[in-house]
Amino acid sequence: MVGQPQPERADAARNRQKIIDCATRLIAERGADQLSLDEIAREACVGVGTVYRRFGDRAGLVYALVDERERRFQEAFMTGPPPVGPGAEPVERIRAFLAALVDRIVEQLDLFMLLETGPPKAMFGGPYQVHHRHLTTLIAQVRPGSRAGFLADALLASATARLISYQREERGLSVEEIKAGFDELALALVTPRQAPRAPSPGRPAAAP
Amino acid sequence: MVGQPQPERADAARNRQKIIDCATRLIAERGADQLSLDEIAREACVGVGTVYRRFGDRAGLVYALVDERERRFQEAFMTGPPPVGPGAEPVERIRAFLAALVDRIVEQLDLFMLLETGPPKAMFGGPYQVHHRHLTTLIAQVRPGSRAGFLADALLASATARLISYQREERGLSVEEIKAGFDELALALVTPRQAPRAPSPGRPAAAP
DNA sequence: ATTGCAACCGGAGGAATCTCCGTTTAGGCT
DNA sequence: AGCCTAAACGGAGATTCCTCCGGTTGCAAT
Repeated sequence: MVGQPQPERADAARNRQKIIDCATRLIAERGADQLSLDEIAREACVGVGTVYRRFGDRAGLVYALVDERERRFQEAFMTGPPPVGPGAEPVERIRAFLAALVDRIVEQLDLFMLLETGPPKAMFGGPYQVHHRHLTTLIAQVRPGSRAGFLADALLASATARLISYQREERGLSVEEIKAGFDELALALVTPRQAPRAPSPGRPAAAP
Repeated sequence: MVGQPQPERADAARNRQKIIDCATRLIAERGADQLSLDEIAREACVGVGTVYRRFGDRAGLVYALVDERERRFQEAFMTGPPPVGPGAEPVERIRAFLAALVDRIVEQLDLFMLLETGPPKAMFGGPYQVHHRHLTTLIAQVRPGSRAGFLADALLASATARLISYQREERGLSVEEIKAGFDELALALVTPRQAPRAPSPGRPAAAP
């Protein structure tokens, strides 16, 4: 989201880092849901205006805190080793991707929660689109003719911090059970169907 | 969520209605994203405290604005006529339910968006649980032994105002296309597979 | 009618997000 | 070194959500 057409000025870069450091520390101390930009500014000895100029808004700052791992994650499934990277069968890659995504979300659950309650552009921003493109490509390889884009959205919709958190806390699911659920989901989407012979036939798979 | 162990006092009921009316009017005039509880209170000639005592928080008020239709919706799929009500085949009921849910969300898109950005208990509150129980039951009927609860969450996760709004605005999908996507999704989840886990004979292999 | 009290009312105020704008500074140019 | 301008700084303040609490009122029982 933030390319550098011109490099940042030295003081700007210094303040950016100071803000990120303070934010990381405060989150470690008090938890991400208590994150107050005013307090971060105070702690980092900069004005609030500086925080907002650097990161745009609350979601922008949160995104910055998540960005480094996101980059590593994207490298893993785009150019890394199988099963998540290229080289494995598409179905296996889908399943490995979803399992890794669940791990990633659980690891920074609070931060993702903040992102998801922010403005839509934070939730469906850069990372979402990369993940979506990736899944869409894989699904289309396995099931050409399906609505791969929609199915990819459906898989990603199940991998939100809010839902995962809810499933763990209120339904008592473990991370392993959630991953097993994703496995079943992915297999269902990706396995060729047989014509239903049950009482009332649905129509066969839709054509675009 | 709000049962009345004791009936409301007359002035309380009057104020509740006044607040709901003003909120409805202000939303119609200015849109739901501009909804300010302070302003509603001013417009309704009550103190802010009154608004919060009646509705708990912002999400509570929004929920009240959505509640009547929710009640009708629940009646439709629990005791109404097929295909959404009992009497039709489970698969057809699932598909009809999802189509109706999409319609319902689109109809009050802004309000659902507000609900989804509120605290988790607003999003996974009463209505969500009713929908989830309903879908879980139907899925379990068609596919006993599956993780019906997880699959129900997955279906509901795709039926959020944020995602639907995103699909319409950024991906250019029509409501009909979204419903068709849900059809495909539901059929995939509900159709028996060829083999649970073993590699199936006709699986296409494609990877550069 | 009167009374008593639980429920209700209103708005001041705390905390947070974000904007605006006058002031300061970094760093290239002469 | 000295200057000049675009960029960055900082904090006051507007807006919003929500809490708190002293004063008020409906209403049931006397």
